[in-house]
Amino acid sequence: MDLRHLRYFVAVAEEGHMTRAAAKLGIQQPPLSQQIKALETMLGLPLLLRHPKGVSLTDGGRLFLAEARRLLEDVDAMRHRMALVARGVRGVLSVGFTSSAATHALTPRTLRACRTRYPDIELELHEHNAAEITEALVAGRLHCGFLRVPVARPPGLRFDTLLDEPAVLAVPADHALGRVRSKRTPVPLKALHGERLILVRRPNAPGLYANLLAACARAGVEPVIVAEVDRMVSNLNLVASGEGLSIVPASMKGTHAQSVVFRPLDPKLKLDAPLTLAYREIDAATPGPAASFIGMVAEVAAAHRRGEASAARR
Amino acid sequence: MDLRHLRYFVAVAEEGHMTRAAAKLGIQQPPLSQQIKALETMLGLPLLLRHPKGVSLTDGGRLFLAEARRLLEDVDAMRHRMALVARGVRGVLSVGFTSSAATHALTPRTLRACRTRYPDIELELHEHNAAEITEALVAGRLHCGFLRVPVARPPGLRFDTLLDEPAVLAVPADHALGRVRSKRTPVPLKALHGERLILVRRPNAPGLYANLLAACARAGVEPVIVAEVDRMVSNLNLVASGEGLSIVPASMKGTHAQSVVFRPLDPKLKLDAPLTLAYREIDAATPGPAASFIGMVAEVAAAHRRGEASAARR
DNA sequence: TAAAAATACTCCATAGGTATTTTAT
DNA sequence: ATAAAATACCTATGGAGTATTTTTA
Repeated sequence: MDLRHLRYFVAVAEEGHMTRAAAKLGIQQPPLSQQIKALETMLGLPLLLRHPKGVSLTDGGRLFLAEARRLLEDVDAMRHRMALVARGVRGVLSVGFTSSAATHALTPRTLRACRTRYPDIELELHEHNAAEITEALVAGRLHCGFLRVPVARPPGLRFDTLLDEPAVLAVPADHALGRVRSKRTPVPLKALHGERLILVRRPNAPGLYANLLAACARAGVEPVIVAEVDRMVSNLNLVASGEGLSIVPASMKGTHAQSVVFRPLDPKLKLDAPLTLAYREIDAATPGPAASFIGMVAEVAAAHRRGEASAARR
Repeated sequence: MDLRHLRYFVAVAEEGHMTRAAAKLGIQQPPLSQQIKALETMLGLPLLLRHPKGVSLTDGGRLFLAEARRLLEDVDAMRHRMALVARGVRGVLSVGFTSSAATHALTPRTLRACRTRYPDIELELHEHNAAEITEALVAGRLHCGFLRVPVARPPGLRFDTLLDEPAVLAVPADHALGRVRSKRTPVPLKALHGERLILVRRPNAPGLYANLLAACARAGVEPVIVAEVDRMVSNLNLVASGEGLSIVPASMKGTHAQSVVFRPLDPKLKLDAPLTLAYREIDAATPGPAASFIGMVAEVAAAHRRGEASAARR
């Protein structure tokens, strides 16, 4: 049985007339008669009563008509849904983000924009560290990931910088580096020598920490690593309790404002913690929900940068 | 798009391998590749990722697989339902019955048996007079009708006598014909001369009344028609109130037992009120719910007759 | 390099077209 | 007698087969 049989039968049932139905279908009457007969043979019951001027439905034909109509409507609805997928406005999208990327206002803003603009895209959100996100993108378990500094750049993945953001030093409020006249004054790298440092556990460590440690090694500065945590938000907790210093993206300044002081680092070190969108190159090139999302993120990030720039001018 | 495309795609998705899927489908690999490609072109999005040792699904392919599976299952379910219709165990059956046929125990017993034996046959019950049932059968609005004596026998219809049953005279309890020693003694036709008679309105009149009037005319007996009612149960009400006499099927003896006396008529008159099943010849010949029902009614009626015969022997 | 899929082409089954007959009123 | 469907037969589209090339890990 083919969909053709259903379409032909529905046409005949609606016209009550083989010849007219054939014309409506754009074929001749004999092949239509043959297809209907073949359908009746397949089903094992007559669908039509043949009269001298037209046909009418048998009881079985009436039942079959309802079934056939429903089925053809289902097929059309399915094709429509798949057309939405092809246009990239429907589908399931798995998005991962690190805890530090989640603290930046741009991340939730992007997800909100996606739900508004593409209500038929179902977002599946997962919080992971940067290494897991990268691995999941390669394995195809994620479509996109929000992270800070990439830990690795496997082939086939793209890492778009959405927003440049300086890394800042987080010091306990009662620490010497925190009790200064102007907290706007950059802290030189050598000030970290011998200081207790908290960072994110190595295998998952974002590039931000790798960059800092590399800069220290070059300058002969040797901080003491006193703790390794799993998530970037955790080390602020430790800084707040006076365990040691850490560096975090500037946008995390809001948290622990009473017990933690945030100070800029030497700009020459170029210790940035940009917000990054990671995705597969092929997904950006293939029309679909992922491509729609990637394009939209770029737009929202550009609008965000313009908003920050104009706020800075004021 | 054809069901073939769906079947092929599901096979490929399940095997994850074009060549193996082709073997499973009983075709070669190239035509399968072509059909899948045609499907992707129709839908406007890639469904498969081609790898060196097999294929995997794209996001769109995963969505389409779910849709395709559901649709193919729907088609199978529909074919199964239509097979039930073809076997005559599923469908909608419109059954008409006259009020007098409904009073006979065999009618409800038959309908109950149908619901038990064919739970997927949906019965639509309609009460009409005999003329309406006959007309509705011809017009195709009814499949079967239970009635007493046919009023007309249009070509194409069959009238099966399910049960022979004598007609009896119904007289008011205080009437001369009712106050006799033995109520088992037949009433001769000439006793009706000059009597007040109640019958069912002519255009709808069952043959029972036509036969009685014809017999009277032949014998020169002239009753007086004092009332014409629409339904046979109504004339018993009038007899009970003393308006006049009437004849009814013997199985109606139970009603109005206090105020109405039932007496047999002269058996030579052959005034019978058989229970009759009416249906289209073609329905009995075409496999389907109607044919199943007609066959079942014959069985139930035969069982009923055997039951009556053995009860009479006791 | 070796597998699997894609391509190029050929073939044939069958949907569809043409001509005619049958059917039912 | 007439309109419509069925039948018979032919045509041709396109699905399937065969041989080969391309792809990619």
